[in-house]
Amino acid sequence: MCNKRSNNAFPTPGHNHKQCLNDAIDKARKVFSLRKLRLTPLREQIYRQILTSHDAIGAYDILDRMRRQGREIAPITAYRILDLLHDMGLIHRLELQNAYYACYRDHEDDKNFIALICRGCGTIAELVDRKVSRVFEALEKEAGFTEEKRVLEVQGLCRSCRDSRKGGNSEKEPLNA
Amino acid sequence: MCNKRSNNAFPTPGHNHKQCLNDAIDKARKVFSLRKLRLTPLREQIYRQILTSHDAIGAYDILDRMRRQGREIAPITAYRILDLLHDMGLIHRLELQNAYYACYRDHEDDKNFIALICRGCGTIAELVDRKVSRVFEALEKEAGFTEEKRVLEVQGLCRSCRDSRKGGNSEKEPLNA
DNA sequence: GGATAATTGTTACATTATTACATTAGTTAT
DNA sequence: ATAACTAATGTAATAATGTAACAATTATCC
Repeated sequence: MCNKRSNNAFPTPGHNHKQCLNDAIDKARKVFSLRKLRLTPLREQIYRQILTSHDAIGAYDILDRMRRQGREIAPITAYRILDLLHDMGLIHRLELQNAYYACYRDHEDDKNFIALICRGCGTIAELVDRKVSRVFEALEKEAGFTEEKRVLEVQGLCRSCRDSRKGGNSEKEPLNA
Repeated sequence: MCNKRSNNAFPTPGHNHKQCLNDAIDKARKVFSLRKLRLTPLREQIYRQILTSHDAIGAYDILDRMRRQGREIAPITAYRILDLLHDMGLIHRLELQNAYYACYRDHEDDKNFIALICRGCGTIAELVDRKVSRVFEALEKEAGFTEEKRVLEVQGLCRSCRDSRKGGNSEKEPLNA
């Protein structure tokens, strides 16, 4: 997931985002430091797996990639680190896919985002809009509901996938597995 | 899930909703009929399991309940019927819980709802609001995104759980399992 | 009654996630 | 520097959720 694209937009498919990695790792180091925890080599390696994928990837995808890089870890180890990265706001989880992707925004205190998931290319875009937050707050207040966690996910086709394939699905299997 | 409560509200906890069952089954029979499919005894039994629970229940919960009622079925059988009921709009799926609950609204063509999930009592309330739909449509149009599926779920505490327990969790385990 | 589609069964397996406990590595205080 | 402490990872087993492939049965329609 790249932080060099404009806000609220899908990045150009296939673009090179190696340049974003160092920034993200630096930021992560700071966040860990603030919580007096360590960005260990293992944690960094897993975070990099997620950073270098535009798609969201699942816990067992991470195990596979680690193995290919010569390190075998147990599921629980991946989940522990994923939970930690998630708690720190460095990654987000897609409930629709049981998968994780890197959050490229600075959203310290803000969990008001919508995840747009393209089933064509797998890319995730996050939208942030105060109107959405306000409407949710108003509705919940009216219902007497105290919010603790919010999941806003939309699956569909991004512009380039729609244009290039008219809704077809030739390049890649569907993502709702 | 009971259809005798006012719209957009949590029902009184512990209320009796047996009275709603027949209406729901009648409606289901009509929906099946329209699609030239049958509401078989098995399908009806599973639908009743869901109708008679305010909580969302998982596929394997249904297997358990069926077994207690003397009928052993395989997971795939439950999933097939759940998918069918879901396609027909009779039940909804909570991605946050991998579980299903009965939809008590008449929402033929409308998938614009927000599920409020109380982690105290497990009750699900659905909110419907055109403002939300409009904002989503506008944002997606701007992003060039073609929506196919939308998940809007909020987990938290309903009024009575908040009032009676101040956020505590003594009566029941959390629902995010 | 035979063809056809709908429904359920059977078996096996794939995927996702957690529990419990042991071990190792880093940090702190003396 | 080492004992005591916390953070981090390992190990092993298993729970929970979901699907594939194909067979058998049941209803419907001509």
